[in-house]
Amino acid sequence: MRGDGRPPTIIDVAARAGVSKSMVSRVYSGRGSVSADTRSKVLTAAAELGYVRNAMAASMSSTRTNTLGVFVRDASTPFYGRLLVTMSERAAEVGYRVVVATGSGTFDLDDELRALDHLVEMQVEGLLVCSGLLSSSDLVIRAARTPLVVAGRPETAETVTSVYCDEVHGGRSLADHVADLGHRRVTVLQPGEHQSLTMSSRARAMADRLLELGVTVDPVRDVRIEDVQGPVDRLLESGGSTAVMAPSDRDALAVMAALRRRGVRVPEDVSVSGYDGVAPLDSPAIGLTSWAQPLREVGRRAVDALLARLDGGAPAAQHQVLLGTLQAGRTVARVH
Amino acid sequence: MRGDGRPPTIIDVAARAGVSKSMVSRVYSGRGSVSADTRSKVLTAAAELGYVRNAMAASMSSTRTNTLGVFVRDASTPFYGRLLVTMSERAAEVGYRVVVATGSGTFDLDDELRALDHLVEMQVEGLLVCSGLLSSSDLVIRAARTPLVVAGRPETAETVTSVYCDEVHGGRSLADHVADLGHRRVTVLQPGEHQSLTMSSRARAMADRLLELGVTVDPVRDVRIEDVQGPVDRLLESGGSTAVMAPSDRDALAVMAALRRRGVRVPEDVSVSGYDGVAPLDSPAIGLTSWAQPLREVGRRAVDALLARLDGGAPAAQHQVLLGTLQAGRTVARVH
DNA sequence: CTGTTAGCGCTTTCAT
DNA sequence: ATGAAAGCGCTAACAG
Repeated sequence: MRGDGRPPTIIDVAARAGVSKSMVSRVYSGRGSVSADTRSKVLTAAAELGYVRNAMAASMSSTRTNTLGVFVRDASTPFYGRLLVTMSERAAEVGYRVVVATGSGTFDLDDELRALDHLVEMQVEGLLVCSGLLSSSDLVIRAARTPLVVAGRPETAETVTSVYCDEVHGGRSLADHVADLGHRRVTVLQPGEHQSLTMSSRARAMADRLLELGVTVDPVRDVRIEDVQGPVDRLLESGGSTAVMAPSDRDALAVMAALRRRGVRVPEDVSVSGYDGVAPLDSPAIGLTSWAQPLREVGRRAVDALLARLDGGAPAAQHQVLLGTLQAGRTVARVH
Repeated sequence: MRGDGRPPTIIDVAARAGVSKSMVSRVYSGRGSVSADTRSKVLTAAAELGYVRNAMAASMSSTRTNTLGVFVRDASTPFYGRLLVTMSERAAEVGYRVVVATGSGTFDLDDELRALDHLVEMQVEGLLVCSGLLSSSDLVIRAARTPLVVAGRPETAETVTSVYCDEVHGGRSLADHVADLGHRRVTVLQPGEHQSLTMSSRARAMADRLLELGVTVDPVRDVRIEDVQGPVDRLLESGGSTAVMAPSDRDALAVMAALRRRGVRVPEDVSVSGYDGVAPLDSPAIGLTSWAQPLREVGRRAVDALLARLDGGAPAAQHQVLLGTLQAGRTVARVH
């Protein structure tokens, strides 16, 4: 500490070590050459003073921050949480720091954009965006300034690199599974695009595939997870569907809860399927029939794609599409 | 952009708007007064140039970053994810930015300390730490330099402020519930302190309380969630316990999965209880008997406690203990 | 309300 | 291998 109580700077360390501040800088940045003697004098002085490097000042003058910005829509959900952690790990492996911005269910579009801009203001060298809400055009604008990779959701804009799971393949495959087990009339929960781009497209794929297979579809549009009891009640009254396909595991659980409240057994009376296959809802104790997304792979690849743009000049934007796998559980049963 | 391709600065904006760079600074920082005319000239020039404020430079000269650092052990788990999001929301409400560092199951102690130090180097004004792993003494050292609040786990050090749930109360209450339902012999999964401070103390509280009530306890120490099948098998062979108390909901699910693999029904044959009560495992569709921690309250209060230390000088370190509530589900049944 | 002048703490040439 | 000096982009007094 200096007399004034503010934290010590390299100047203080230099004075105490009896060297110039340049030497202190070299010791901490690892650039240039420093004699063993000087190095140890600096380190001792720093330790005695309790010196901590000021990362902002450092990156200000070097104009490099060595930092990646990650934005996830809602880190409290297993899906985004997993993505966030995988990305952090990968970034750490390759020597980058990460600053994270996360919203929550309560964040609206403007809030998300503001959070994204904060990240840019913090001089992150690249941006990893995970949100089913942000529109493509909003991203294109920011991608022009900062290298940006979208992860976990389909992205069509040419200039934006992305890594995501094939929602159509997943939705169709899961629909195949349900149809294979003999269901001839199925309720499909279909969120709107404004709620989630990924969920709406996978749900549409489910419905489309079922129709192709000659299965009758009872679509329920724009349901919010809190209001799932109503549609479920109606389903039971009309009494047609033998299965409900939900656009996520969380929604599937909500449906199961609503069914149980009405005394309906799963899967004996009605089958239910989910989507995501992420811990902890993938537990065999629950046995949810679902579609597992390879989130770890998505996270890793997204980081790697971003680094490729950073290090190796500017490779053209690319779109990596990954496939998931069927998680056949106990909640979708064969119809007799 | 300037000729050299680097992003524009306030100087470029000032030149284009025909004012001094101070005016640009004032417009963006909101300090000092600016005429409507100047403001609009600046804003137009900035927009034309695609100017983005450099937050690092700004906080360098103001020596205020307006940023809080949050460290969570593993954001991919609902527990820490929820805490992280609540804190972010609260910080945003009160006008602070947040930079997050998260590890994962693979982070060891050194990794966590390094991540924590990164946050300090980034000049966060305060630190919110959520980890059952970091030792008290490691935190005390850092708390001397940066205001620090520990959230979500008991903290005894006098100099560190903390907000957490009463693990002993929770563990005992849950044990009461199990005993009330007639269980006279119970298996308790007890992780070691090195695995998690919170889980080990709540599990010990469960066991202690059961013993007080004259219930026979079969303790299983230091189990890792991956190896839960062994203890479960042994329990079934000895055939004594009518219930298993797990130290977390996730562990409870693992136990249920292991039981199911052996063809044992829950709760008809064996009862199982968890701990945490956090979404999505709190779904009525699962019906897990658990102890719900008021995580949102913990997160909010932790932020507020930190702000109190920041704004209002240096109030003495305080420890806020919150109580949870019993989540009576269907996985613990009455014994006849 | 506006411009001028110093820095914030660190990294870099460029000398030595 | 080391030091001196010139900024990085912005804010903060201080004068007008």
